[in-house]
Amino acid sequence: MSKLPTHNTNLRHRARHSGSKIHYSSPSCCRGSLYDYLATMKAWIDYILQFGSLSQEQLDLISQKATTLELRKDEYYLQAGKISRRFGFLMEGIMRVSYYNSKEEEITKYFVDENNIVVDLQSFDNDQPSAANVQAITDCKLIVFSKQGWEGLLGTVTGWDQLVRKIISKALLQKVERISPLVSEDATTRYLSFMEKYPNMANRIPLSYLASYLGITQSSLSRIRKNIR
Amino acid sequence: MSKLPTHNTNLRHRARHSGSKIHYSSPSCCRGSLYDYLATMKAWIDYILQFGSLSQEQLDLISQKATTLELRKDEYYLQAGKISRRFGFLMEGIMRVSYYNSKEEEITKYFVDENNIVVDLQSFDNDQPSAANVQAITDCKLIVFSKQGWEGLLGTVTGWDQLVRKIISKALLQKVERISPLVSEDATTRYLSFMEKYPNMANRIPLSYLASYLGITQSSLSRIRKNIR
DNA sequence: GAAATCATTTGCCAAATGGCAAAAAAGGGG
DNA sequence: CCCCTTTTTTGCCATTTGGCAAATGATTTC
Repeated sequence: MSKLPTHNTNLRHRARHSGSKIHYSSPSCCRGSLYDYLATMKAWIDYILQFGSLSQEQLDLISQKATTLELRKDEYYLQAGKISRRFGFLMEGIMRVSYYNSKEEEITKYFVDENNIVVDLQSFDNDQPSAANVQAITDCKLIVFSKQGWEGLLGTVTGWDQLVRKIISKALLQKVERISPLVSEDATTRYLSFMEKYPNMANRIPLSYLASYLGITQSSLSRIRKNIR
Repeated sequence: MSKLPTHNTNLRHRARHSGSKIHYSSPSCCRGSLYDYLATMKAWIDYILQFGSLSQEQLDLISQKATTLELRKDEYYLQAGKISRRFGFLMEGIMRVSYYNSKEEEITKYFVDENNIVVDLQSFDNDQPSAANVQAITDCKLIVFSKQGWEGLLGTVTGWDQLVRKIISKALLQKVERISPLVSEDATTRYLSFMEKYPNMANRIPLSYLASYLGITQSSLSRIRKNIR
């Protein structure tokens, strides 16, 4: 549908696990570390607490499995064909998930913004090669769990499985709800409702990515913007 | 996008829980009942066994919570605005899930075919009114669990939560994978790949429903079909 | 099996979107 | 501040899709 101009898609995966920046220890520890912990993990903790209540001990167990990861604009978090054994949570920035359609055009499947999970479940759950790329559109900060660490929580945190089920089903339902109107609404409506629902993403996403997400070419999107003015 | 002709959409919900047709008892029971059990539940049992192994006792516990439900063509299984506390599994037939877009056109969000679950998770999990209609396109046979029965299994079947997580995440991932190409491919490609992937649905779905699923009008779909011939 | 109803196709023309290339605008680095 | 690169807009025209209404085909009902 849309042919995209080449972007500065640096495929070298310069990202590295930037050594855990979590200096948190148990509550008995000194105050400074607790502050760091709260600062680093607060959004994540708030996020999971939506889905069920957890004791401080359980939150500790979970946090101890987390590492942080920083990506610079245009860096890839995951490349199609590779198996991803990481479960991520996006603290800052915007990422996009893309794949290649039948015309070899790179299509933006969806965007991920702050305080949402970033994971290729097909790959993570079944150790299958990913069908999609995941790329930072802006500089990003994530919290990342290894598959081992994530699954280890099954044994140590009671109700973890139920919590994970809720997290995942909310995230996947959200994807379906976001994509569905892209099929049934006209292009102008699609653009306007994107701007309305995600105003803070709008300014940070290159139009070429947005156009492919909306299912139109970049020039069509540009013309739509003109007509609206 | 597409304006649909009016269908014979009988809104009276003639469907009724047709009194459990499951005559199954524990394996120590007479042979006839066991046959009934196998015949009625086999597809369902096979389905859940994909996601983890279960003992005969666990399968019994699960089966005892199931009822069967038959719907005739055009009957509604769920109507938008109502809260759905049922978890279904489609044994025979095809259903469609639809909603109203911003132009009040009824859009087919997706089809459900044999051996797949039928549930509005948003409604089921959170007791919220459903945003979608679910309607039988052909005569249908389902297995249905009440929310109470379904959740009761949490206490009696070890690992039930994990199994449910896998069932749900597979079903939701499938939805996303099916919808995504509807945004990125041209209409002819969308139609052709639908025919290729779901040949046995093709003959059983009215074109108007298929057109709205594909994001085009019925007349456009008709013209596309003509061009292919 | 004739009438009525429903589903699909088609004609005609308008509107929306695509393809390509060039121009304009915006941004980044020295 | 200027040059270079990237991003966005625009012009021109072809192609696709939509809207509407009528015609055709299929199915049901009595």
